[in-house]
Amino acid sequence: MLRLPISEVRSDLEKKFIKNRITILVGETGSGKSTQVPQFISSLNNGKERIAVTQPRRVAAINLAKRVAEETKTTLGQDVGYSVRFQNMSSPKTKIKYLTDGMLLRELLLNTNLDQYTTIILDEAHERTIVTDLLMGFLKTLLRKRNDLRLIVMSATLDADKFRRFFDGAEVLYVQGRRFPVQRYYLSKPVEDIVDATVRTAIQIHTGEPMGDILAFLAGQEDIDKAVDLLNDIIENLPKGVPDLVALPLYAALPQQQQLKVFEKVPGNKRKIILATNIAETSLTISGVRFVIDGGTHKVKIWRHDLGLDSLLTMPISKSNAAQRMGRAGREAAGKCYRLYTENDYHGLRSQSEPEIERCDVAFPILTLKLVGVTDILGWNWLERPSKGAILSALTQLYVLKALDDEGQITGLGKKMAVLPLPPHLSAALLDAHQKGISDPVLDIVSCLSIENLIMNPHPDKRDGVNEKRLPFITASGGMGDLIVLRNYVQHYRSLLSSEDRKVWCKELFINYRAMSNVEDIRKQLQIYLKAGNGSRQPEDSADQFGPSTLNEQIIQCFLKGFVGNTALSLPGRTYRTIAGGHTINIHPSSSVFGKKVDAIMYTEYIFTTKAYARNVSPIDLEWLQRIAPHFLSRRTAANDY
DNA sequence: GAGCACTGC
Repeated sequence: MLRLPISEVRSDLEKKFIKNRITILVGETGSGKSTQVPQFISSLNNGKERIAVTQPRRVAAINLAKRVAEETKTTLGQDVGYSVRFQNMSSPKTKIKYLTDGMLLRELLLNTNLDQYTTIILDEAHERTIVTDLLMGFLKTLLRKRNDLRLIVMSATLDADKFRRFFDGAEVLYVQGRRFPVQRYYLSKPVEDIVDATVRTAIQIHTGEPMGDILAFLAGQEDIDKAVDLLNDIIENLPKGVPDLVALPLYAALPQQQQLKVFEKVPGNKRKIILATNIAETSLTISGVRFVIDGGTHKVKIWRHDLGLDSLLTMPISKSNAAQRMGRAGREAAGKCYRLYTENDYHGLRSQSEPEIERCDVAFPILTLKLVGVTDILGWNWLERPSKGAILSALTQLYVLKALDDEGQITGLGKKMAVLPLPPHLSAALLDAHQKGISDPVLDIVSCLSIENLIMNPHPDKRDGVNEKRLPFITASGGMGDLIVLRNYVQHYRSLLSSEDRKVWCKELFINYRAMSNVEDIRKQLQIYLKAGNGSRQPEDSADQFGPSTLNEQIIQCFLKGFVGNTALSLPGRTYRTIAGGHTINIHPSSSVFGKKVDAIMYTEYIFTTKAYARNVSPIDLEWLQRIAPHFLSRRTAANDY
């Protein structure tokens, strides 16, 4: 296998590109493939090429477009541009367009031939996001239909063979990365307490190694906060003559302001140690890091389709994760990587992490396939086919939501659901609300549910104060549950007119201000899609239909249309029993319904961490359930008789 | 009486 720098690969790539319809390019980080390859292709064919380059993340798409526009000395948005959700910096004349993979999928749904492009480049294919996997399947078919279309799949080293086999033996090119050497160290025997081992290794580096920042990977917030506290105790008592050390946490749920601290230079003769989740593995790059401590684990969300349950578990990383983490020490100079596991354990790791499509709910991918007319779901071009059980469970969910009919064909409602940028359950709730003329409040709630880390967990010291500030909004919900509380937050936020007032209020309630402004963007977009797909409805036609129900009750009933499967009945004590599976479930203590006794609940999330928890909980009337989903209740009752 | 990784339309 010959590896050359990108400039030397150029003529070879161009030859292969002209000769073959599909090329696979394997390049390590720092090879420049993401910026150079599109420019090489663009220079061919008298500049007539129209190139789409996909990225799994928004920032990457935007930054790459900016860099290539600079390199080609063109104005961003003209020859070189980008397109991500809420931001389009491209024109019909754009020759090189960087977009998120989700954006290309959306374009594909509107124009299944992708006629606007002559070349598609799928970058970071090794990350195996659900959307990249789907695109590969669609493109394999499209290449047979459009013989003027070309595809380049770009990936990191380890799994090129998988892509080569999928694309019937396409040729593979290798590009050398530009990286500094990183010295690896393993433990001689395994440790029990990973937090303690991380702290000890950090201090050892700090007292024994030249300057340069340290990046330590731990699985989650809890371990990270613990490590930061331990380090702070030690730092206070550092002997004289040892330079100062600053410990900083980094995870996605941390307020933006605190996240930004890891990028700031610390004044004086100080060393930074950043304790991070896998957010620092691919999403964020911190300069100045010379030392990496790899705890060897990460948290993985796994969907149990047999239980309808997500579990979030700490698992060993893969070799590919370990390589990526190690590489973070060698971006600017030679570095060192301390793996807090034995060399033997390393050899026991799997080479790649399980692709997303194998461990997530596939209701959304399958609805997408149905929308473009795929009838044989099991026999489709899956790069990795989900298990039959997972597919069957997704089909059942879609049937219960009335997105599919008895024959498994997509319904009119299913088509509307598939084009909304929401998971199918939320689409179902929103479309029901629209039909009833009460989309406004449901839009508020659905938008909140589409955003991660909106309502944050305050540090235990500040918890009581924050809860006190939140209390009026919970009281105002009249015991109707968390969805109504969310709406109360949005309404209050919107009633504040200046952004300064909004910021202050968010800070008091420990609500993420940036996420909240995102909620407003999403709401606007959903409203546009709703009107385009369904015509506008007037609220007044809802009055008769609902008789004496209050608006809040009507809102919950809309959600029940999407979440009939997420309901549970009261058991003695604090627990509930799920109607669908008969499993024991607890209300999460962060819920406004926690500690209250109600007959039945509906929840939008069912997740196992230390216990099985229901999150975003609303009390429901059993009568609503009987009216909305009699078939669901009777089917379950019958099944429970066996 | 918890405390949850990361993305994306």
